[in-house]
Amino acid sequence: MSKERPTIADVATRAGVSKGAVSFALNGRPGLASATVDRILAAADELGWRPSNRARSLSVSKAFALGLVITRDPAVLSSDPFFPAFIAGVESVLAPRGQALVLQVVTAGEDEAAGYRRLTQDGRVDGVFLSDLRHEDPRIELLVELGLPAVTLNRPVGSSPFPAVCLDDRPGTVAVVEHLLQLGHRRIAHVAGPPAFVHATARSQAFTETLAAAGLEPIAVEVSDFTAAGGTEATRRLLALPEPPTAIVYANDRMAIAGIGAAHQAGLTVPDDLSVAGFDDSELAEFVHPALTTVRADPFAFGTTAATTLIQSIDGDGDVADVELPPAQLVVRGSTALLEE
Amino acid sequence: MSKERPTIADVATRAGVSKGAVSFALNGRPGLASATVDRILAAADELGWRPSNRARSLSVSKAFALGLVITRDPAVLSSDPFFPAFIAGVESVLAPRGQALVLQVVTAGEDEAAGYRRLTQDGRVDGVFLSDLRHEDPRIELLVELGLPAVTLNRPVGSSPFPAVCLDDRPGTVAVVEHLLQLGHRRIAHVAGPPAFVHATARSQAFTETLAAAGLEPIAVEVSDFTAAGGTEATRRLLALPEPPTAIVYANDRMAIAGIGAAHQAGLTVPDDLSVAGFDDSELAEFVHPALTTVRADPFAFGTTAATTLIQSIDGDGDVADVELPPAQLVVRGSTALLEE
DNA sequence: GTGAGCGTTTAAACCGGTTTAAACACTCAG
DNA sequence: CTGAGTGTTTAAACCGGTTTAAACGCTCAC
Repeated sequence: MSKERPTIADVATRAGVSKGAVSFALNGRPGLASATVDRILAAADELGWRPSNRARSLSVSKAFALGLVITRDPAVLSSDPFFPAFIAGVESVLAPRGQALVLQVVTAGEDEAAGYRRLTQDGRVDGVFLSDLRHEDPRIELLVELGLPAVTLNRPVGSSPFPAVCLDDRPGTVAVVEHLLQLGHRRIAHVAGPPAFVHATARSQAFTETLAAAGLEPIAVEVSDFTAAGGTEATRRLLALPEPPTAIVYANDRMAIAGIGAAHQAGLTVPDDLSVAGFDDSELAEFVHPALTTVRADPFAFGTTAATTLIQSIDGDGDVADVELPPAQLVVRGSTALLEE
Repeated sequence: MSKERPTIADVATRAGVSKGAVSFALNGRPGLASATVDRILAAADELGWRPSNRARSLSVSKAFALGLVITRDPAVLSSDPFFPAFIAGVESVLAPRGQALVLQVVTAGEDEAAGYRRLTQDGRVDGVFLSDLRHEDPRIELLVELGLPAVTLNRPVGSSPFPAVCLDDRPGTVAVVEHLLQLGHRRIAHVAGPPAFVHATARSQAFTETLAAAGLEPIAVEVSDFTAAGGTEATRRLLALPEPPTAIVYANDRMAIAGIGAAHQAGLTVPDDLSVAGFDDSELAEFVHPALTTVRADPFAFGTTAATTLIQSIDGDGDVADVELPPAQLVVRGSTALLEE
């Protein structure tokens, strides 16, 4: 059988050198005559040899893989537009470098720390992405304890030893609110995400502050959970207010689309009776009726940046600087309109 | 530092036996006195020893991981409700077994075979899930050539050496069509997915056959691509027909939701002027307006079943039987209504 | 002619498990 | 008392790389 994969010993024999020499040649270590290096590389090429990841993993104690732990329940995760694009971005960096992405889904309510512990103890990954960052996120301390390198997606509130890749959600939210103000709206409500999340509070804060800058106060802020069901509930409560809002800013598209549905069900027309804005610019945003005014970020770029940053932080010697991504942009569509008096 | 992880040698020393004995005890191999086994396990426990995945990987030539290659472009992938839930299902099986899931995203248009080659040559996985199965799927031959075990999601048309985990899409589609017929619809159109995919053609065929059984022919079948943009386009074409349909059956929810949007934009009311049905029961289906009549499958169960089947096929000696999952169920909501004459 | 110095190469240990063949201890039959 | 047989244990090879310390061959100065 020529089915057997060649090993470093085969290459060594063929090139007439020792295993060590082959290893040196492959890794570009100095100390080998360049003629020898050429001979070794040629031999490796002829045999079609590629070093075994497993053997390398064992001897250098690296996994050559990064990990992503997603802590959500499947239903919620199911239609999140962020992760697939983020993952695609990560992959686009890892693939050419021969690294892999290990995914771990922890069902909400289970022990999330166990997920990271397992990933570490099994030696599956050299570092992880910390997504859905929370205030006082306990995972930061956990990872320090585990000695696992990480990159945080968005900047944690406390101090953190890990580099952060940030995409400021505030300019987008500010733009949404200013857009609504320009359209004449004054009674504006907000449907927020769970306040535990950094990105959720960033959006709510920007919302409130922008209104305040215009001398206004929010009609109401409903705290919800980023799900369609939650968006529906929150919208119903808002529309049942004695003085209902003329515009609602949602912290994501799913809640916003569900909100449009709830408004229609309540007999209102969007945008004539109620303006609605979302956040994410998910695929459906453009194609629902009316098309959703929203804020567009670039999760793919988020993925590529986070991956390169994490790799730097693992390989590099010194500290890696935080990276600030270009902020999300307002996308105006049909779901927001001039306030009709 | 007690920071160092204990190795099998530490356990052996502590239990007063050889490395080999510890290995035997751990793997439940016969030939060791039960008293010795107890002593060894106790020592392992006291030291908190867990065998190194990397070392095991190297010596037994297994990765203890399964792979999923997703071949879609990020935008399309972005709001697919199937994968996240499927992956969660897979994880729920892998995690307790100490296995991991390696993800690989191949951007559409790139060399998809390279993705599988890389996963194999790097020895990252012991088997893969073959999703989005196509007719005459070239990946089957590729995997045979690579010698990589696999499980196909849905049954391939040609013969395949791999076990298949199937979820019959036809009963659900049949139920949708019969539902529409009962409501009095006779001019029914279909927006199909790309005919290259097995699940897309299964749905179209069931659609056509059910109509035929009622002595009818489809008004039109638009071939689309499962995206919201595609759904919008197809819907516009259908509504522009000289005799437009009174009901449209879409091959997935995204196209259906986009279709509702397109209908509204064309001045039609759903379901009064047009009934619409989807497929998937994605999260938003229940919360758009009108709520979408659709077909509900169980992608989480799909994941658990596929994972157990693949593991069996890898570990097991004999051939593994195909598994048939319970078919998807019709969910009737507000987007379909009695035909008003 | 000897040895210091340098560039090149190698043998061998190592990573942490698994596995095989041999050694060991013990009982029991001949 | 010997030797076969059984059950238990171990030493050592192995997986396929990396890494370290030592050896080698050579030039050159003293």
